[in-house]
Amino acid sequence: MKNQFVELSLATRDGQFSARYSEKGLAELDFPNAKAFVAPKRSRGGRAVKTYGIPAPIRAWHRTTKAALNRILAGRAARNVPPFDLSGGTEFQQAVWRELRKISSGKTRSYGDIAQAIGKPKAVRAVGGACGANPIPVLIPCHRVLAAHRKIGGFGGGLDWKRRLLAREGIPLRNQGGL
DNA sequence: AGCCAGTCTCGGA
DNA sequence: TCCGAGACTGGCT
Repeated sequence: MKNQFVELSLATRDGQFSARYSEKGLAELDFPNAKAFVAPKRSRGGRAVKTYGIPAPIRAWHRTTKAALNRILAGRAARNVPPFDLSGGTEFQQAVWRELRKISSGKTRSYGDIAQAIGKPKAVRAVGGACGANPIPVLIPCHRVLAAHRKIGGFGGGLDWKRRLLAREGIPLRNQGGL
């Protein structure tokens, strides 16, 4: 069965991320401390496999992923990204994720902007849901989506990560509570 | 600043 | 199939 995922770790200055690849490309990326490595998620019925005998294309994608991730963590734009396998998402979610990829480093959009861009101006709240379901955070820059008036909004990986990523890209935030 | 209704998607019962 | 819960917004108090 080709429904397997290759899971590889990614050491960065911010800890060990973990990436999962299908035969089509990078399918998921997890922040450090996600329990992924202890008990791999069986997403989409796929089966996590050990890192033995990894196909050459996946090794190449992984190198690309690593370089891209490290650049973004340093607040710079990624030069190249691996192919993404977003087939696990609904049409709506994929439309949102496609739109997120258009936000360049150092820029931000609001949930309302994204909703409008995909032709569903009133689906602002649903856009938030799709952002939260983003399987490849950082590379698909969900952290660059803010609520109206530059409020931080939320973040699946934890707000600290969102603030950190934004700060490194030089994006100012409006004060909110304990900041 | 806080509360509330409107709006749209998604996943579980 | 129905229903409740969201990483939202804009308006009102």
